[in-house]
Amino acid sequence: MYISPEDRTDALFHALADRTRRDILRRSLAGEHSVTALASAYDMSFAAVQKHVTVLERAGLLTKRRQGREALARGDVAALRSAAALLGELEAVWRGRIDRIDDLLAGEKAQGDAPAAANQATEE
Amino acid sequence: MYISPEDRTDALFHALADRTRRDILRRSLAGEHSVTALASAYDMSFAAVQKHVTVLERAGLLTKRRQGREALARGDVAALRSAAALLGELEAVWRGRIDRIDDLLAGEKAQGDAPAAANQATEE
DNA sequence: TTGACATACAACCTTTTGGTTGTATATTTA
DNA sequence: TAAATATACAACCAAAAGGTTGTATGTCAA
Repeated sequence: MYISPEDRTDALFHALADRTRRDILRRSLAGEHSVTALASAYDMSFAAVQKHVTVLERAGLLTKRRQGREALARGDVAALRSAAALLGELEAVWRGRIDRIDDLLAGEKAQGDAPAAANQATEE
Repeated sequence: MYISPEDRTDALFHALADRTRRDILRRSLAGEHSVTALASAYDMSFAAVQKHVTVLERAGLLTKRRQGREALARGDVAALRSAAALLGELEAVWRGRIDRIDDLLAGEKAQGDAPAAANQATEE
């Protein structure tokens, strides 16, 4: 089934919003690890770690590969970069450099919002 | 009271993991808006929007300034950049360029984790 | 000095999250 | 083949999230 960009962004940042998951992601970015190997590093059940891996997987931050009886997880740097790109878009809004600002500003219902672009391009 | 770096990271990404909050942040990065002005843009109660603003505020992503009876919210680009920096650290782990990798890899309990650094620096 | 406006916040409700244990199934290995 | 290993997943639970309404309080305008 289809997943909207907003849904994927929700999933991305949600996946990153937990320290255990960030740590799992770090390890998986450094190299492949089986779920059991990952689980051994944390003070929680295997099933709990498995769920964290699933959350990361559904956010696209890691992929699993079957090898025999174990599932090897590896981080996907592309997803990481797309998260960074999203932050970059927000910073671009701050800079006021965006001209498709109306698209980004939830084009739907922009009622009663006069004030905009009150930033001067300080620093950098 | 003190808030650990991990707690702040949790708060940062958690704040970013909701589309309404991302939209509020976008508007606040583009310019100052009163909470009421922000609330008028969404199909939910004022109180709900107010809560979202509080979440963003506690994550450091925006600040509020009192002017008369209204509270003007403005996005803080520094927090946005610190989020980007965190993603950058993760990407650095992927690149294998990090030498303080042992610090980043949750130095505490690293039991039974042999495999690491299985990535070749592809692309770029 | 009353209203109207803008905010703050408590109390409450439902859904999601993050954890648990238990069970099932596939793959090794003895 | 039997036991051990690795994973998957269901069922359950407490706490947190995201929403609601209601109430209190400060500020502005008649």
